[in-house]
Amino acid sequence: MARILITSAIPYINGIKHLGNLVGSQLPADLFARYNRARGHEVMFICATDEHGTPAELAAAKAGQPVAEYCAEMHAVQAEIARGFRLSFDHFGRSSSQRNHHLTQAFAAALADNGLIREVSEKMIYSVDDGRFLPDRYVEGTCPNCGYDSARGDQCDNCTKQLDPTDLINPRSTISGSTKLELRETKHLYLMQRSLRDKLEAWIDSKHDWPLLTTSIAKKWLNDGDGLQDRGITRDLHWGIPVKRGDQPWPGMEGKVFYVWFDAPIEYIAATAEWADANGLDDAAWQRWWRTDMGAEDVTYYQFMGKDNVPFHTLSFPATILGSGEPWKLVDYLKSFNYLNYDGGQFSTSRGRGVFMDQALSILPADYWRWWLLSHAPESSDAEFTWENFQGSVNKDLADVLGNLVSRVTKFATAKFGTTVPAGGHFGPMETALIADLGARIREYETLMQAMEVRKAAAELRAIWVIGNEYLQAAAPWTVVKTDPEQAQAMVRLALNLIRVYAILSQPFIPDASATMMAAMESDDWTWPDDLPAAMRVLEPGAAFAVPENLFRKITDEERTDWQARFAGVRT
RNA sequence: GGCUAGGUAGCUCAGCUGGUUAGAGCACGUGACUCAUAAUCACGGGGUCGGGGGUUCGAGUCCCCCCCUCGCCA
Repeated sequence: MARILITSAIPYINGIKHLGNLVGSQLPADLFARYNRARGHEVMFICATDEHGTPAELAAAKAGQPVAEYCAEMHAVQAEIARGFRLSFDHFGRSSSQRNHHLTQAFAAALADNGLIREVSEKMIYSVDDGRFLPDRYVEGTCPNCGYDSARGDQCDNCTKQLDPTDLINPRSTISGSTKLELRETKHLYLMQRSLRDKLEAWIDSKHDWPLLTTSIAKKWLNDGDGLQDRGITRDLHWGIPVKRGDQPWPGMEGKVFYVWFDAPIEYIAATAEWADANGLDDAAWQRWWRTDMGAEDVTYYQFMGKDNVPFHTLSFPATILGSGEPWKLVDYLKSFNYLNYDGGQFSTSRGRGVFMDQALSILPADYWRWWLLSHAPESSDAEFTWENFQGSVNKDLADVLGNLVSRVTKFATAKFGTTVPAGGHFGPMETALIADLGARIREYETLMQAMEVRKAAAELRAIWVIGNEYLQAAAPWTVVKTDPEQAQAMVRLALNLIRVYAILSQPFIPDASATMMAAMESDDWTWPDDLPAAMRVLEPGAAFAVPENLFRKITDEERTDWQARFAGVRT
């Protein structure tokens, strides 16, 4: 039994995520977590909300709420939706937790003790009316280059020229519109990543099995231009983790908070501590997942994320870990995803284009989305969601291939032999061949799942469903029953057992349907079929079973066109 | 402008270090079957692998140039 630590990139607190966000991190992480649990491994699956930073402050202000209250509410909303998608987090934490406060402050102290923090004085834009310093992109004005009147302080959207906020003509705050802006001197802490560059490179170089996408992004940041740059880890904001050196004040840093990208990945660790707290466990319970001096040396750590998150997970967070000099667990394998496009364009949170997680669940149950998203996961390149494809996949794969299989078997069995597993006959050559074929396919499925080849694993699972139909078609118990009812009973017995095994194999992808299948077989034996011939005899003659409702319904053409129109435009 | 990844059947995608007539699923056509959610199973048609050069006995698969998407960076 292995110990497996899995983290999904933590979604930002501001608003509900779309399906592209879901399939890029949380959903494949859940698939992997469920699979490893099913194989009997000890799994810790962690996610959280990323709650700090200016966007959260602004969203709260817009909602007319204190930011802490807003975050608490949105966390509850996201947690509920995650449950709706059956995301099986062991804990869904919050980066604003006290655990994260303390850990982040402790990391900063360790980095400072190791001489890896320096103070930098710089002039930044201060908005008098807003009573706050403004991040570059919250300053707008006229572009000195092209004259565009809504250029942002970091870049002009019209001519794409890189700007400094001080370059802008007639600058104003995008928060209030105020033009009472001035340059003020402020002091910030910088993490001296340059000093850690060689250590980081050696670590990256030791990862030979990582995808090219991952390592090439990391190498780029390490080597491009002047190489890896030191990074500011504090901000002049109110909402965030107060800058402290451990539990001591940090002179000159009063009223400042840590930068959101500094504290967010630390939340992976903090959320595990939150898990221990929530379950009444002591510190050792979470430390054995994260501290290699406290039991984590046999843990394998997998991270899941979209490609935009890769630099932070290959460089910034490891710099924090390595720089601390403490024995924290570093990631062993990093699975990154490309983007999911929506109907010929991009998903857009700001424009409300595409399907958002709450809307998806209001249309169809989780399994439908899980199946489509996972079987089309954007692994090797960006992928494309279209309603036609979604309808086709759901109707064919789920309703016709799997759902109908369960239906035809249970209904035929009930009609001919009643609602108990029939006892007659013995498994013959056809049944033996099916079991051999199925066994080989299960081994292949395991290989693909372990390798996190999500799409290929889905295709293999589908092929596993198909051989059930092939067998039935060839065996034709509805014909055999007329001349050799004993043999037909053996066929039905095999088919019923097949349903139970399919429930186990399918559970990582479609947990609800799997539960329905298992319940219909009136079993709760979820043991992975390492010994398939034995697994195909678990449902014994005389055992009761039921005919379940149809596992999946079909998406009609009317629904498809209706949804297509509904999600094309602006979210209301 | 630099960099990454792509551009393969109508659609969504596989094709590791170059090697028999380029694959899968869907869609389409024909047949079989009738237990089942007009389901299933079998067979079949369909691609000069973005364009142009080159290396090689042989290239979708390597090299060069160009075009087009997506993203990251500056």
